[in-house]
Amino acid sequence: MKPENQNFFERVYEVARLIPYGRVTSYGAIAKYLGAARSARMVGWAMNSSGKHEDIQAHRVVNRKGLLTGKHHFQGTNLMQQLLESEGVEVVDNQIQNLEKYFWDPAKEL
DNA sequence: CCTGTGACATAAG
DNA sequence: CCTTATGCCACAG
Repeated sequence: MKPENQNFFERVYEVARLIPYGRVTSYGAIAKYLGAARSARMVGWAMNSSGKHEDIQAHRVVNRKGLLTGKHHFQGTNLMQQLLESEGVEVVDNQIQNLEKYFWDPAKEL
């Protein structure tokens, strides 16, 4: 069979696309789902290359605290927050409120 | 092969 | 909760 997406990056992108509307997840959760729980940093780095993958919902991926750490990599300053709020996620000071309520764990849901 | 790097995570103080 | 330090690991050059 074809190697499909053995590339770590490709896997990250795929999971990112699977994030449901109005939900968020953490880099560590994705990394864990990919079998590389200690490669959470790679997940974020992979997103950095997501420029070729426009379908990726990078704004739904945050760090463990629910903090929009990657928002600095977005176009605007508050674009990421706007997108999340638009989906019904309460975001204050670049941090998601009631994170547990919106959190979506791929390893758990999938 | 070796070095640098990075949108994190965890531990320690 | 804060800051600081360390680990971690896949990829680029």
